[in-house]
Amino acid sequence: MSNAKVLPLLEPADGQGVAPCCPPLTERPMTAEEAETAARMFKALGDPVRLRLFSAVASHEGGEACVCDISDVGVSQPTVSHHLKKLKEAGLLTSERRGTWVYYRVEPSVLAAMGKLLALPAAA
Amino acid sequence: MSNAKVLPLLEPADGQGVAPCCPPLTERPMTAEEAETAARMFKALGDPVRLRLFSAVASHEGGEACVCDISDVGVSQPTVSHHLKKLKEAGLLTSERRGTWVYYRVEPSVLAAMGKLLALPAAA
DNA sequence: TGTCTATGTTGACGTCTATCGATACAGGTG
DNA sequence: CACCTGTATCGATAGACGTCAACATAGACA
Repeated sequence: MSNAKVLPLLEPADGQGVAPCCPPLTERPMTAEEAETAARMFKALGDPVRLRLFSAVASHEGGEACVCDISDVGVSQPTVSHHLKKLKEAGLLTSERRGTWVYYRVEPSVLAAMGKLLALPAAA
Repeated sequence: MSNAKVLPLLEPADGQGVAPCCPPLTERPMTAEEAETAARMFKALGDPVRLRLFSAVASHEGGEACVCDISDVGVSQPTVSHHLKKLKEAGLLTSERRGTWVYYRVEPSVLAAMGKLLALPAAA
């Protein structure tokens, strides 16, 4: 396994590319299931170390980075690995081994889905 | 105290209305301080119960709701109160007592700031 | 094959957190 | 004033989480 079990944040898509898991937070009260799903994404970004790791990958050229490029966040190597795994399980990152190094890249559609969740209703 | 100590998510504002705490995640790697601040917001939405409470307030007419309107999320009353407090501490909600009831309302500028954090670089 | 580097996994430990019942506080009503 | 309702706080408890050192695994290279 590698990218095997990831959160089903995006439906099979209705023809477009980005199908958010849930309607905007301001549209209607979320159901328990929707909240469960969406909370997993927010929770994944709710740790400073993970947020820095994610930002490092997201801002790296090509939207992808080797672990060696981003692991300077002040915690041990196992901890970095642990957090990257969490981000992967949340569906925010995918990973791929290429020779000696492992590269992580952002899942842009998931990022977009989260953005939509926070969308304001026109001019709030 | 009531709305006393809230996160400084928004600078005093440079004349506009919405000054996000940090640049978009994809712009450059976040600093430790930026990550600390932003992670608090995400963490606040990283719990299913809080997410439902927040969504209930945000989607309620006028962007404001009495606790009695939204407290049907399957947990006890003290737990609801606890989560609303957390959301307030994160700067996502403000509260005001009007007679018998306490009303919570969303802080639209903070919501916008979070949305900007997740903004994609043009057409990703 | 053996060894070196890069990354992931395991197990343990301390801290944080979600939850509850009991209780306190605030405001309305009588 | 006493009493009732709505909301917040307190204290306790169980479970989740972040972190590390030790170890395991994967690939490169000699």
